[in-house]
Amino acid sequence: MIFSSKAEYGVRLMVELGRQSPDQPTSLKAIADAEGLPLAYMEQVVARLRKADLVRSARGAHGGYWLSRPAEEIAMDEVVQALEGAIVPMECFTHDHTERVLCSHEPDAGRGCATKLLWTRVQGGIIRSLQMTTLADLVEFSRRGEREQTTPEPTAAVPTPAA
Amino acid sequence: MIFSSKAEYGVRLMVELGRQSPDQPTSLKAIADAEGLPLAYMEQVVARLRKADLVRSARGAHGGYWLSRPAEEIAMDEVVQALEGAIVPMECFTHDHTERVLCSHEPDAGRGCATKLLWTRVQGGIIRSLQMTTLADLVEFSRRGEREQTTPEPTAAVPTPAA
DNA sequence: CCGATAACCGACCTCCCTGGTAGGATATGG
DNA sequence: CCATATCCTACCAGGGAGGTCGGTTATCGG
Repeated sequence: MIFSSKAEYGVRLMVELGRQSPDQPTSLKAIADAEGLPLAYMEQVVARLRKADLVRSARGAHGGYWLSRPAEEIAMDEVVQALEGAIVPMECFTHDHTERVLCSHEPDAGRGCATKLLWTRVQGGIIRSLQMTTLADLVEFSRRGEREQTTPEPTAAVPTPAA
Repeated sequence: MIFSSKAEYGVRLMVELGRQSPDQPTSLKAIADAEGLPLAYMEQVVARLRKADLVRSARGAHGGYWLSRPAEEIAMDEVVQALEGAIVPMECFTHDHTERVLCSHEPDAGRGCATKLLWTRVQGGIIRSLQMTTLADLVEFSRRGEREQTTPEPTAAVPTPAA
C-alpha cells in the first residue's frame, strides 16, 4: 500500500464532482452515498481539497462542493499532493521551501547517501505519472467503464439514465 | 513515506555488498556497523533478500553474505520487490499468480473503478524507475559521493583507506 | 422567524503494522 | 571445543491510519 485511502477517497470525490455540471453545488452526502463511503470521514478528506483550492464550497441548504477549475486543467499530482502531503518515497526525503528535494541523512562515515539516487528516480517516476494524468482523463475513463457495464453494444446514446 | 525502512536498509545492504569483492563473504555485523543499523533487525531484512536469491550466504565462522549475481545484472525492482512485497499503489490492487494487475473493487453501482487508471499509471511509473536502475548504478553513485567527500580534487587514487 | 439542510471544526478512539528486541538453535573454522 | 556467524521464532511498544462523535455556523424555503 503506497498511498493511503485518503487519496483513494479524495480522487473518487474529485471524479464525482467532475461528472457533475459545475454550475450547481453537489452535497457531500450525495457523493458519499454514491460511492458508499462514510460521510464524516469524507468531510476531512474534502477539507484538504478545499484548502488547496481544488474545490470550492457553499454552506447552508442546497450548498455543496464544485470544482474550482475545469477538470481538464487539474493535474492529478496536485490532487494527490493535497490529499497525501508531499510525495516522498522515503522518510529521509524532506521538502524544503523551494522545489528542491533532498535527503536528510547525514553523509555517514565519509560517504554519501547510497540510496538517494534510487529514491530520487522513483519520486520522479511517480510525480511524472501523476502530472500527465488530468482529472478529465479519469472522468472520461469512468464514463467509458459505465458504458461498457450498462450497454455492451454501443446502440443507445444515453450515458446517464438519471437514476 | 511511500516505502518502509526495510527497503532503505535492504538497499543499503545490497550496495554495501556490491562494494565488496564477491569472492569472500561479508558478515552482517560488519555491514550493520558500517551503516549504523541494528544487527538483529538486519537479519530479518537480509532473510528476504536471501529467499529471493539476490544474496547467498555461508554459515559459521568467517561466514557472511555476497551477491548471487554481479551488480550490473541486478535491477532494483527485484530488490525492492523482495523487501517490500508487491509494489501496489493502492490497497485494492491485488497481484494474482500471473503478471496481471487488477483492481479488486467491485464495479459499484454500474460503473467501473474510477481511480484504476490513475493507480495503474503510477504503478507503471514506479516500476519503470526501479527497473532502469541497477545495483551497479548505486554502487558507482556511492563511490562517487565518497570521492567528493574525502578528496575534493582527484589527485590520490586510493578510494578506501581501509579503516 | 423557524427549522431543515449542509458545510465546518476538533477531539477522540481502536486496530494493526512498522520497527525493533530477545533468546535461542545450528553450522563452521581454528 | 569454542568463537563466530547465520538462521529462526516469538514478543513488544509506539504511532499512524481509518473512522466516529458532538457540536457550531451558515443558508435556504416556507
